[in-house]
Amino acid sequence: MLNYSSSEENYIKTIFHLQGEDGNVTTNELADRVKTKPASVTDMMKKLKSRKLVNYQPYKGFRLTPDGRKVALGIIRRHRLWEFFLAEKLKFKWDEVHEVAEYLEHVSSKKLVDKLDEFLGFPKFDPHGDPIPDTNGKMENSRQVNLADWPVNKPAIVCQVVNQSTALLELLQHKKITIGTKLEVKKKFGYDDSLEIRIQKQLPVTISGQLAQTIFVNHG
Amino acid sequence: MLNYSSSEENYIKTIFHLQGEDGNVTTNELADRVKTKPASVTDMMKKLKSRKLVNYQPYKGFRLTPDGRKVALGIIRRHRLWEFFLAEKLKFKWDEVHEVAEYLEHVSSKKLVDKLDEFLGFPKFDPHGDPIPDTNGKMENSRQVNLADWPVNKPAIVCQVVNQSTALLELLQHKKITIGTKLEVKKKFGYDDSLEIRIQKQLPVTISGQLAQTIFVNHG
DNA sequence: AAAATAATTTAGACAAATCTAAAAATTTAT
DNA sequence: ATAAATTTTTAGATTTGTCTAAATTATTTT
Repeated sequence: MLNYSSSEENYIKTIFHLQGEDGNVTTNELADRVKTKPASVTDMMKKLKSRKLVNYQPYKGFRLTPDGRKVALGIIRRHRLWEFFLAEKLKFKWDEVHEVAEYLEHVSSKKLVDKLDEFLGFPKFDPHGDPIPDTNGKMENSRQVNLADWPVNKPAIVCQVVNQSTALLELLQHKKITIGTKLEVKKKFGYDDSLEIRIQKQLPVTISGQLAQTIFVNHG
Repeated sequence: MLNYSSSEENYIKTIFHLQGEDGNVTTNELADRVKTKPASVTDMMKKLKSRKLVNYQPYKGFRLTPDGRKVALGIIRRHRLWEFFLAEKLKFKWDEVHEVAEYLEHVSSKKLVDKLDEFLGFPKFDPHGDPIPDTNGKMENSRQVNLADWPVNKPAIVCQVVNQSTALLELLQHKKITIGTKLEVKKKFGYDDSLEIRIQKQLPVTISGQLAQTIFVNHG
């Protein structure tokens, strides 16, 4: 696998996140996300097309090629492994890991990344609950369902929390909810969308609809 | 502290290593070390001078300013901490850590570095035995004496091994010598410069003068 | 001390990644 | 279906770090 500049990697990674299952990415969208101007995006797309990492027809938007997808998964793997390392080993808070991982992800030594993975015990999810691709780019497709949409009495494992504000973090800590917490929704109150949940064998607690919307779970 | 590009950092770091206690660094010397051309060095020196990191008079060579020295110590701190991490935690071999650390050293988040330091237990020496600067740039001045010059019957701790070839590594492993090994020189043979040493309470072993010259020790 | 040699700097160019302003293509609205 | 608005691309400049070739300064030799 060849080596790409930090800048190229940022574009590739961002295209991966923006293009869903299908659907093309547009110039303005991407310019917004990588914090640059549309003209710069066009320039970069020409380059990435010439490297056969994106399919790109002027004015038509773009998608990653299979090769581009592989590169993207490699970058995402590095990013999420470093996030895991920062949170788990260096005791960074959830809302602090992303920024630093943005830099570490561009150190692309395969040996480093694979040894880091091993050192961390081959984690499947990063501290936000996003799945971590393995060496071959495979990862949990992790049907992560919003806790607000989770059915009653079905075992769940917390695997992701979006929007890591300090206030949210505090609340989660108080409710004893963290990545990996096993719980069940016991009751749903339509009036204010609040939920009653039970964490393992403990007494049920109530959480607000707003809080529930920040929590994603897997079937546990 | 401001942020510097990887390229600037490589120059700063290299000047630090080349300028001893006194003495100026010359353009050719530096060009050699950073693997570039003398003209490029001149360009960079103008820039670093304008940032007040080096003292530089055309044709006269250059030295780091006190500010430049601080920056250099920060880079060296990061480099050596990552080397320690790679060797200690990820089980890289001694001769593999340097290359990867060359990339990691440019990730300059202070929080990251200080937390890494803490995670590693505030190590004083990197895997090659070079002292690691602390947050304030202070480090062991580590009177590292060549084992060939060490007096007989004085306790020593191995703290550095230079020139990490695979062959050397193999030999050291066989003799059970590694960073931290406690030993004493029992006899010196002037004829071929070989030494008889005793590692802790074990039986004395003989090592060649050539090998002894690659080993540096502290008083233990 | 002048000539030869070596080291360093200047001048001008180039590639990567970005930008602004203007032009072209596409989409939306009438 | 044309006009208006939006999106995207092109053209030309800028910055950083590099290069080659030529000019300049310093050092060494004779």
